[in-house]
Amino acid sequence: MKDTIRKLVREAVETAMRKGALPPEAVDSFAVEVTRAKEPRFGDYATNAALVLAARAGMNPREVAGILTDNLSRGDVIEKAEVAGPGFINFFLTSKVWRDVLYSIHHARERYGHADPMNGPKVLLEFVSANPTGPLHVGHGRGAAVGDTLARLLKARGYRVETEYYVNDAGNQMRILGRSVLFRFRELRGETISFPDDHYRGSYIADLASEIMGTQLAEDLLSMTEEQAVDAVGRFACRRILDGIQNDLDFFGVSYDSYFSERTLYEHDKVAQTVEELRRRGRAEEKDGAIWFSMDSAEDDKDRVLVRATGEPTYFAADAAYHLDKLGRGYDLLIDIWGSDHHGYVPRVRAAIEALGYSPNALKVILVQFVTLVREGKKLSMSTRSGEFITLRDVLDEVGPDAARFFFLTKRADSHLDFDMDLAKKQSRDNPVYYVQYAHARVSSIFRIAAERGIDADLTDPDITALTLPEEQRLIKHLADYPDVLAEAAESVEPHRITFYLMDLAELFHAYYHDNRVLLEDPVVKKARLYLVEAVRLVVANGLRILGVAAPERM
RNA sequence: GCGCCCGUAGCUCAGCCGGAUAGAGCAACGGACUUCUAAUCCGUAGGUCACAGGUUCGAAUCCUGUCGGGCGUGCCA
Repeated sequence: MKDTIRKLVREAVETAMRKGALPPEAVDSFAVEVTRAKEPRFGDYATNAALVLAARAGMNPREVAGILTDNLSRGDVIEKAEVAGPGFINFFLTSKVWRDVLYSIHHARERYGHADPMNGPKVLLEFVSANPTGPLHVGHGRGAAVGDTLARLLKARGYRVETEYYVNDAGNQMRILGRSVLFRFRELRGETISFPDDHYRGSYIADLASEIMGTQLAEDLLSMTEEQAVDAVGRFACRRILDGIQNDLDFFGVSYDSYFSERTLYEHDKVAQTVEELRRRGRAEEKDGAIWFSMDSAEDDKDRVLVRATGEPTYFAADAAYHLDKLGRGYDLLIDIWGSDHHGYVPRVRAAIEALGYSPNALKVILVQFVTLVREGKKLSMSTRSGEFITLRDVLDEVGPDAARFFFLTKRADSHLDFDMDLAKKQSRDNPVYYVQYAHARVSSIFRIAAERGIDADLTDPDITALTLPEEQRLIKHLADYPDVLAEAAESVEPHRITFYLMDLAELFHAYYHDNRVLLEDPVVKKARLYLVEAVRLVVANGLRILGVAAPERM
């Protein structure tokens, strides 16, 4: 809708310019901004175009606004355009526009608000990518909800999206994992071990160790060197933990197009090649026995080690190789979703990408802030040191995937999230998940009751002019916003906007439902109202589908 | 020390690519169920947008500084 109006404003600007009413240089590169009107008396939409243009044209804003409205082609879209305040132009749209909104929702259904399929940019969206050294925690869950939703949102808007999970199954931490399990295994066999502080202490480590007991692997370990044993146990543990992670993600409703193993980067010599490429481009050099990536001071504050003096590449080197590999696969854009504790890492990776000959803008990083679990009003401490923490699975088992997903998306990604366990389980207004789902269930219920009672619920040729109530108009106008919300959420990569939109829609619907009956005697009003509430149901279902949350027909 | 993010109602948060009178939910208080689900609705109250400057016709929004919170600043990942 905003696009339509934007176009009309732009045309008005061009027309006025051609007539000489506006100086041409004023409007060269000018983005028309259209917003939803805040209040009914300001119409339906507004633009600040005249205010912006006035400064450049050296004219009075209200005068510019007048010129624009004079040159505006109203067509069958705009009923009235008036200049208001300091120079806003307020647009009142025709009733035909609002009628068409309902028609197009019923026509497009689950594709309402979606863009023409698959002609947008090719995007690789990487998210979660938790190390396979332990179960997923709640923060990973938030990243998963944001990533998975974003994937569907971008697809809905025509981006060609693929999702990937980067598995850090190489290097030092795999050795630590292997040793952690191996030590527990030896303890089980009666040896006394002094367990190192920096090793993984969670109970799942001991579980893995006891799983090894009595297997072929247990026997094979006896004849291996220490290094071989650590490697073998590490691979076993990694496999098992990754299985667990995939299981949890599956339960959460999250799936990937691909998993990418860090180990394969080494097996195919990609890390060394990347370091070599950086050397060739003069961006890496040896110093103190190590190989350093030389940073432009504009990019980051210091040089970073790529290959340690021991000859072992750093995580950074592997990550540079990984991003090079991703870019080499022909994507227009890489989106990475990271925990915000990695934010210092962004300039580094971006600099590496640029040094390897790609635009630094080819990488967009979304930083997801931490989640604090709250129960009975108290924050639950997340002790990572002991390895005993509340896992994503624990939360999913307690509140269910729908509530968890929705809650993870009730805040902007970069803001701290307090996850209230009690609230997530509550079945009332306080709980936004139920509130939105209930709107869907209520509409479904109307049609169910109609069917049960033999009431005619046919929707052909509704007379929408029968929807005369102000709250009906408000509902329709909110439904009209949905495509703009999706477009803006996709463009700004902010999936939480959908959540907020749905809560607003549910609120409007519940109030309408409360005050007005749909299944009336009057066949014309009844049909029109059925047509309206079904449109509400379709949009709620549409939005929940993008969030990956169920839209139940009864609750 | 330096860098990044944050500071909006008692609480949890929207709004932040400058625009018209700063919004919502919860909690508090007061109301509404013979109706298609009360898992709902209606009303009241609640604010120096951390603070101080600056830019602008106009600042919660942009810039600078101060204070407070989080994170980062490894030849860790």
